[in-house]
Amino acid sequence: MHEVLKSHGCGELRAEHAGEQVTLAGWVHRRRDHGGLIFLDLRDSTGLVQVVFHPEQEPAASAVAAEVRNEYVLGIHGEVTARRAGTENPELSTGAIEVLAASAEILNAAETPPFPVNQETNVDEVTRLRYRYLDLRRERMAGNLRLRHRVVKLMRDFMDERGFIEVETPVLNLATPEGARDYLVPSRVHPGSFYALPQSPQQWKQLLMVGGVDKYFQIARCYRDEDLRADRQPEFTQLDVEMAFVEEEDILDLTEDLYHRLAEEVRPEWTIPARFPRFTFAEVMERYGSDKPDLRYGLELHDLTGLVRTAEFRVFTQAIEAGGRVRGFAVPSGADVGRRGLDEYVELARAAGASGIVWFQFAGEGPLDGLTADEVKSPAARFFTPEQAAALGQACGARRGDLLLIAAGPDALSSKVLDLLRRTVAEQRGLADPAALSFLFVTQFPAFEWDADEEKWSAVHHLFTSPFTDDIPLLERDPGSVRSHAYDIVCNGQEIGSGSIRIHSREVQLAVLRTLGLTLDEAKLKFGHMLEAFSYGAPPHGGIAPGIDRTVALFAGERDIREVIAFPKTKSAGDPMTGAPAPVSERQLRDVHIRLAPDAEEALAEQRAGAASTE
RNA sequence: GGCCCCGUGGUGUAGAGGCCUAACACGCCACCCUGUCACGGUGGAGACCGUCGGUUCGAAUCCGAUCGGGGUCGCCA
Repeated sequence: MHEVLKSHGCGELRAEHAGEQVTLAGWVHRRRDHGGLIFLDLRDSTGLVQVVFHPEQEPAASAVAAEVRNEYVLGIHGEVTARRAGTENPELSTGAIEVLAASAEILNAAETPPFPVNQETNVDEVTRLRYRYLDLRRERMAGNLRLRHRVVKLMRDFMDERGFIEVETPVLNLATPEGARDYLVPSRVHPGSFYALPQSPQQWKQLLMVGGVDKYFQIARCYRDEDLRADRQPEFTQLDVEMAFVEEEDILDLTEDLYHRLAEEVRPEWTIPARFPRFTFAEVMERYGSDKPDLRYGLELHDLTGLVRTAEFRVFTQAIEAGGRVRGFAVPSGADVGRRGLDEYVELARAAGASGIVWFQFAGEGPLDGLTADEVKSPAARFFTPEQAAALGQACGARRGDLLLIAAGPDALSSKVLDLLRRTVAEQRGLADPAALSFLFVTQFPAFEWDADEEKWSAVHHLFTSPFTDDIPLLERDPGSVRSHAYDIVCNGQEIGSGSIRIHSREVQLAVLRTLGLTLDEAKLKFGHMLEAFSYGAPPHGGIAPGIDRTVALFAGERDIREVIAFPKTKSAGDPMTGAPAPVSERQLRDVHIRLAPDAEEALAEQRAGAASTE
């Protein structure tokens, strides 16, 4: 015999339901016992509703309510009534009504939860992860999961409307030599051989293009065995997109349309650029020192090399003689930063590898004209006349009352340092509007970068990325200056996704592989299937892969993608709830032809000893 | 892998060598309270301060190691 457990969602009830008999079920959010009269807030996925128990009218139900504790699972039956005048709760969507309980049944008792489920207090993240199922009941996570669902649904709908079809690709793959470290899966059937989990479905989607699926997408799980960050998990999800017969602009336009749609539907009250600005890699590096600049604030970088070339200041002149430049930016109203704050900036720069930074503070207010010596504060003040100092400030757009931060050295270093300072200053001063989505595209990434450790060229994006046609002759002579049709979508200082136009010619692909130091034989061994596929009529194609975790975090206003993932892992890639990863039995190892190395055995022995001593 | 930060009752914090046989709030337990909605009142239980070792007459407080967590750089085609 099956009774109906629910006729409505708790959060769905409104004044119009008054008079209806309803059956509700959910968790006890909070209980208020007035010594007879009991109020319960009952919670399910739809929200909260207040249930009232009158001991005189329904003694049996009231007895159940008296017994109940927070997080008990409770079913009730009763009548929806308008609240008596003056007791409505405008804070609650169901606050105009309440349910008079006629009967109640404890569907399941619950232990006192290890942290409050009914309030948004800060709880240690490990504890939250250990009891993630409880954390998911809380407002923040419940809301984030729903938002994530909406975003993913909108993505699917959007792609479908544009004629894309979703195709699944294998999770067990051939390991690839380039790129991130693979997660490996040993083969039982093929002793000594391994599958690799996909870092992305890159090769599959290109093969789909050759296969005539000219508009493909997939909500794809990707795996990379690298160190984690707030915006990096060992497994993450991408909206993987690829299309044939397109050029770079087509992909960028599509991506821009998608994000406009998402923002419109999910965060209509936030600001988003009507057109996403497009910068070349060289341009953003020059203006922001970063390939993923946060455009919600200014603090743009300026080249001061010409102004300081003749100064007596060795720190600058030596850097210039060594082929470097002097660059800096102005912090509006930064003259208020005290000695400690300035020292902190210098420390940051040192930690980033620079020998330091030079700062100038300008006293007063208004333009810098007629600056006097005692209005300039700087450790390098004696090397510059007030006029020279003012010129530096003006070059950065500074006024009196501002601070100037200047770094000297090779571009790579000064970019890194100034980017770090720019982000730090913006963070400290709250310059970024939390209700703004400052999207932009970065294009024309270099195709290759020199890997000093391996002493070889490596692909900046990946080795299927199409070089600029004009730059193909440079593949042999000067790989470092080859531009590629690779692009990123960036928002609020984060790389949201990247993509490229791919190589569809076997010859160009072979040339790129050569640049990367792969012989024809090696290339055939590792990418033979790709080269072969390209020889059967590969269409011109390209794609992009926006990160879904980062996208949802952005729309959720979360800075950590763990907050938008139901069951994320810790920084050490572990799961505090299940205990994964964990040792497996000898038998399981034997099945897959694996024997542990001495250091692994040692680590396990120590782990066991540690576990024993704490018991 | 480098550097930095954190680790005190169930939760969040206070405590910065003896005043701590550890304090506060929430939670929990009991009793009281019939219109609350972070209900209210009274009383109570609950941590030896992540772990190990050291300094000291004396350590939650200092030092070292270790474990766990986080941030950041490297790394992340």
